Amino acid sequence: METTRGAERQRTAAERRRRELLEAADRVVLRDGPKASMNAIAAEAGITKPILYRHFGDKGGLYRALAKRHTDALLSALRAALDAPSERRERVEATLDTYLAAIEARPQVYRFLMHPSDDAAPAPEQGFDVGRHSAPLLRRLGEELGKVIAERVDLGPDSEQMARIWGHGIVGMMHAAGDWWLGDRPCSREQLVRSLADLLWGRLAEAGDLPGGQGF
Amino acid sequence: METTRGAERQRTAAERRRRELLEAADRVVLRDGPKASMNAIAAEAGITKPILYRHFGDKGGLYRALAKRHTDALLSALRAALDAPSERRERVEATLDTYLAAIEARPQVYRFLMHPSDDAAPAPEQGFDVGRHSAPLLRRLGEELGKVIAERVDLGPDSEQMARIWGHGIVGMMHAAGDWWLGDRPCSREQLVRSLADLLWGRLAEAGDLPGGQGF
DNA sequence: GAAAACCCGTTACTAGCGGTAACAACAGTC
DNA sequence: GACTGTTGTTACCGCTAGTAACGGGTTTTC
Repeated sequence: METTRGAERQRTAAERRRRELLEAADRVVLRDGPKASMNAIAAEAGITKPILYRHFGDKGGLYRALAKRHTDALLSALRAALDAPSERRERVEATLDTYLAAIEARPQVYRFLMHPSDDAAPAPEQGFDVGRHSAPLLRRLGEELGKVIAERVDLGPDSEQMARIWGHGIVGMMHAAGDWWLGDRPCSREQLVRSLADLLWGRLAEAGDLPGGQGF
Repeated sequence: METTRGAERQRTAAERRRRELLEAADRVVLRDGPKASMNAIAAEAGITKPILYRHFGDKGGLYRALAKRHTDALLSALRAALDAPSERRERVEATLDTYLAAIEARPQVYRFLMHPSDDAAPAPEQGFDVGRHSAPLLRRLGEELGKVIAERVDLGPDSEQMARIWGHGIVGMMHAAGDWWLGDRPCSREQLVRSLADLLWGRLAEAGDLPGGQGF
């Protein structure tokens, strides 16, 4: 066989293999949570560790590849909810509900995405690296939402900056509330969605003080 | 010496030792971040591992004790800002600013508090444990803020539930925005505080659509 | 067809982690 | 003096992430 076709075939074969490995890793993470070991993943895929390392470099690489798949999927679902042709409040509620439904349906995946143990922190020399520890998913969602807000909402001067801040803030609100809700299940999903939307809808500003308290 | 006084002295000695160990651990965590090893901590304290384990049980125990100290300190600072005698909006801004100033001043500590690796997950038998992975600090702050809101703000029926939801949501907003800000430093602290307060103050509800977009 | 190049896969290893067992030395109590 | 409890040690276990070195099978090249 001449060069080009052979190389082509090999490349597609490698890609298929890579997909298979990712699916095996997915199964293990779904079963063992975020502390799935490379050994376990290799065993699930029916092979041994060095192959994993040849394909993904290190554990961080595998986890990043895995996270990207799920993040992309979630993000596209959220975009759909965000683009629905209805009123703003309805779209906000739909987006919140989509996110919460996703983490409710596959909590192990969600947990893995949010808590990728410690990876890709290759010794910060000596200067403070300081931040950059939050889950990539959160950052991506925040940036994405910030863009959407900047595109669609009129926030006056400094709109760009404020839109980004709001994007990250709203995503954080959604995430923290969802995480707490997922653990304690203190109420129905509908109620959670409505309460959060109410918060975003300015009910904190409108609410009156309770008697006896000093206000808030 | 009779029994009681001897036991007393030993107890206080043990407590002092414990404090010393925690301070050593603090230094190491401050230097090495959240992945400080038990060996390193023991070395910093001038002793060896088994002593640490006798005092704190396991790594999770040490980390929990360490986290409690910092969490208590941060929480009391936040409570002070939350109890200041001024208008609600001012108090909200002061609280946000207190939190952001704290994480800005000691990012390594903050990082440790928010990202305690994986601890205290003692094999959840077989049922989904599902949640409970978020940092204890976030949970505590959320609960605390929820209580304050429930005490002071009139939210109509279902007030209790909604106050807790808002507590966790607002804390999550603060955390995510703060984390992103700490990494990228896209604006001043004042601006961040004002923007987040604006978000809580209902500006999302009030803002008009931008021309060309389909609203948000 | 033979040889060189290239993967896929293995076994066997390192270094470091959290955690523990077993033992040594010192204190105060009876 | 014997007993008990605490403080400390060394030496180990099982695990992890990651790597070096080697074998066999295909494909390309001469």
